[in-house]
Amino acid sequence: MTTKRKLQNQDFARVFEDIATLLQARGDSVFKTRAYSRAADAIGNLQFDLATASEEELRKLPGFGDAIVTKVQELAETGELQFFEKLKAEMPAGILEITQVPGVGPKTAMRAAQELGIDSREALQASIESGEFESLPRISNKVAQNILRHLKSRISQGQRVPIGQALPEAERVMSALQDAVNGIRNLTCAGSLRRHRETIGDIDMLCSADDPEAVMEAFTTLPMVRDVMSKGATKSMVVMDSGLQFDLRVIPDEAFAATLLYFTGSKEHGIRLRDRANKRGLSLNEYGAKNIETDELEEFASEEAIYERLDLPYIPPEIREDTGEIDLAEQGELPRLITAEDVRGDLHSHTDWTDGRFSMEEMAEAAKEAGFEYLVVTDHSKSATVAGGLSVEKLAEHNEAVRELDKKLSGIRLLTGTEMDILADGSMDYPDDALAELDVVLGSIHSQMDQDEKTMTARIISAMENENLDIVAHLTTRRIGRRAPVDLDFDAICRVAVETGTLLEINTSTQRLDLKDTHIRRAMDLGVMFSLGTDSHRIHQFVDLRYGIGMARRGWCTPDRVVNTLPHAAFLKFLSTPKPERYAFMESYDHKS
DNA sequence: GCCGTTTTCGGCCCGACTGTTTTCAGTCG
Repeated sequence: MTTKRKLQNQDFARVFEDIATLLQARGDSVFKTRAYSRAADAIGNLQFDLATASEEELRKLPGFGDAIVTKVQELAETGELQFFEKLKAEMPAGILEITQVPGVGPKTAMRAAQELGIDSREALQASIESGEFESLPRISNKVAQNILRHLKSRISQGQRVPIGQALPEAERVMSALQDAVNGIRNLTCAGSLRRHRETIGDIDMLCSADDPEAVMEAFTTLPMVRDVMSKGATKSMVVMDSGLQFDLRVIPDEAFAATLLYFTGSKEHGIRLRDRANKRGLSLNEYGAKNIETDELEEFASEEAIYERLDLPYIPPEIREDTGEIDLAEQGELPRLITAEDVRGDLHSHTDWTDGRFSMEEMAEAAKEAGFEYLVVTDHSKSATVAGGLSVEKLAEHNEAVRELDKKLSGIRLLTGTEMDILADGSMDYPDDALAELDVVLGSIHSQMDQDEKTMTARIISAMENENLDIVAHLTTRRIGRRAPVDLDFDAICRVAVETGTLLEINTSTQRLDLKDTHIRRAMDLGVMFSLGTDSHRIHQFVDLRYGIGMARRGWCTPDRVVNTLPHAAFLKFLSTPKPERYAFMESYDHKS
């Protein structure tokens, strides 16, 4: 028997976004459509499940009034929304499908459907190819061909790629652009990439230059460019051979800070800032702040200066999501977010003893090279048969090998460990006496991932209650875009983590990023402490720490809550502290020294 | 549809680009 799957937040967001599209197509008030659209955006940043939220929690959300709250409740309870179903039934079919094509908005889609009966991407393509599409008002051959190009290259809006793919790609493009043209300054990424979101829609790049047109020419003719969508004097859009869309703007030096702030977003954060500017008699735009009375433009040398003008301290890009950062900044209570420099050791790594690809020595050298002072070698446990998990005997040999190598190496210290399977019933994959031998025990879910929420939660809690289990690794087991997270009661697990002195891992592997930002933020509120682990299987993966740092910062994580910000000696002290007293140890530790 | 040191009605963030148009609609970020 299959049970109805609980709606995820993104399911709610999709429904509200679709409602906004349909209302817009129908010609409803732009303010009404914007209200639905804003609700959809807000849902993306929530730290709790909408499906199980109380009415009180819903009411507190900005932009959630009577209409939206009752719709959320109906969706959560029945899995359907009558209002939405009725709306879809009234409107021509295919509107939602063809508005996914870039250049086709709700208005165009509506006319195409009503006047030409276009109800799918295929019908749209056929209509353009036959020339019929150009009979619509305001649609010339040029417009039609532009849409056709997007259709053929199968580019869709809203298709996002993991940051682990987008960031290296952006760095390659920036490097190629630097090489291709002289006199380029301040080349940088803005948008969701700068905010370190886990997935990226398109990549916004900004720069200054003496000769903007030369930069535009160089950008649109880079070898990796597949398609030029638009090319202007100071702004161009292209699609790279990877399928990723890149926008580049050239900006005068004096407007750079304002533009960077503007295009870093988020949209919601920007709206709040402009609202704040208005109350100070200023109109904030991408060039600076215009005095509303005199029309005089005030320019800024840095983002810091703009925030200061709005009586705020600097707000880091990762938390510019309008989830309370502006109010807290106003009170001068923004936390000092963790940075990569704070992290001293890596607590999760694999070698060719199990499913890693490199020897213990190669991994240790690579970790040292990446700047770590210590490394825990955590190969798999015996039940992880596909990964070549170690038997109890092999584990003892593994420990010996780690200790031997630790004596031999300089510049990095090694610690023994395991990434041990938490078995289906919550029991350990090694006997307690074997676990007690190890410096660090990670516990992971690698099997039976389809257990229901109650069973899975009990399984993890049972494991956390074992005094030898130090850290729960990649709690939800999700793989971005490939495997959904397991069902679990996150709050309950956080509470037991605090009670038992168990750490939750922030796994920085680009395929996982688990915990994710909203989990971290919630866990921070509940008092949880963390470890950061790269889960490196190869020597080049230690640098993936930066993705986990991005997630941690997005979750408002501070260095005093992450155990591997401790220097080696203090970390050993932490490990020798009885598990129930470890949170207290972290709280009393002087993190400034 | 939401919201309130403009508070229960009347507003609602800001601008660029594109292409089609003689002043603007649509799309996008």
